[in-house]
Amino acid sequence: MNDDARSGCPINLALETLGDRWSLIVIRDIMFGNRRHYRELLGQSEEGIASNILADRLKKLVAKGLLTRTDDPSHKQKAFYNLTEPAIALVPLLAHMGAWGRRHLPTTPELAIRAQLLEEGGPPLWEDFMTELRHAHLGVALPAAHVPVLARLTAAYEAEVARQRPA
Amino acid sequence: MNDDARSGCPINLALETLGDRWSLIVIRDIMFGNRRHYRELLGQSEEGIASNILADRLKKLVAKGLLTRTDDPSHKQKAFYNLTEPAIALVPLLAHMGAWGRRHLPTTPELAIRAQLLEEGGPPLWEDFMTELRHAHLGVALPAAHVPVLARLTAAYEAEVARQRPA
DNA sequence: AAAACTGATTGCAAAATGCAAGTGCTATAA
DNA sequence: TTATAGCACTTGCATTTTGCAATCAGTTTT
Repeated sequence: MNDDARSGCPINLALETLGDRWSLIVIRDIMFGNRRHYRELLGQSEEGIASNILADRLKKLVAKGLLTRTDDPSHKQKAFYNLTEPAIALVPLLAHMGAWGRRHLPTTPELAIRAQLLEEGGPPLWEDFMTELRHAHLGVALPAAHVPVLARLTAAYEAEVARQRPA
Repeated sequence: MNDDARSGCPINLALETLGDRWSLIVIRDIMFGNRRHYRELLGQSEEGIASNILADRLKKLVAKGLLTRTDDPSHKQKAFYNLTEPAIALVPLLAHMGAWGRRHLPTTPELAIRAQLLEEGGPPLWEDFMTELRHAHLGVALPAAHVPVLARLTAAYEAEVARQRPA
């Protein structure tokens, strides 16, 4: 336990790292939206995150070991963000948070469909998703029999969006 | 979805309710520490929560339907707080958060033992715990075969405290 | 009567948030 | 070549939140 922490309780320590309005939103967007650049995260933010908050959170998440930042070869200033293993290990937490939100809060269907699929899939699906994230973000090899998770989540989202929109 | 929300995503909505430094700490203390009065929550807070923050969060959690507040017959001013079903349904989320904190952050053993037991017990233990919380906070009857969960968590905590303290 | 308890509230400074404009470098389009 | 767009921030400012510690006024206990 480091000296700045208010206690060594795991929940408290997790909240000292992630207990704010925006950090898990940033992780969500990288994880589920595959947004890897600052402009993508800023411009495509469903919640309209402020530029200074996004910059601040990205910096903090890198400092705390939840993200890594690398240069993108396509532009001298462009930064590329990857999730680390601790961030990937947040999948079950985010799945539970999504399930809880779906049940107890007034969600919209197109934004809730991914949470529904994760809840229905349960821990085996979360493990598959984490395996896929390790591949995409850490360069770990995928098993031969891997069934894509993120593509399935995204397809369900897009189908729901099309469903909500009259032709 | 109500008009103040930044989006209808379940994760976002959960974070609009609970995405701050202190709300889940308050719920944790009521849930695991069985602290049901303001002074208990304030005086026994491992993290030293500030009085105005505690008062503010209790009020907000009541307003959002996660806590109920009733008068305590022993003192005209004394308030008694109970978890609601949505708060009890946060057990898996808190269990995951604790497990994540134990694995990725520098926790102290006596404060991490409960998280360890919850992780080892998995969903069956969480269900038992939620059943017990429904009894304690909502007055729902306990099954005859119920094995106490909170008492076991507390005993493990106290054993760990005694273990860390030389005689 | 004095002290302790009750759930707050208050005064203040520091920190964080949110909006929108601005910065200086890099890449692309005209 | 010049103008425009893209890049990840940064900045100025007002508002809100946090955190510390003292205070409040009613209630109960000593």
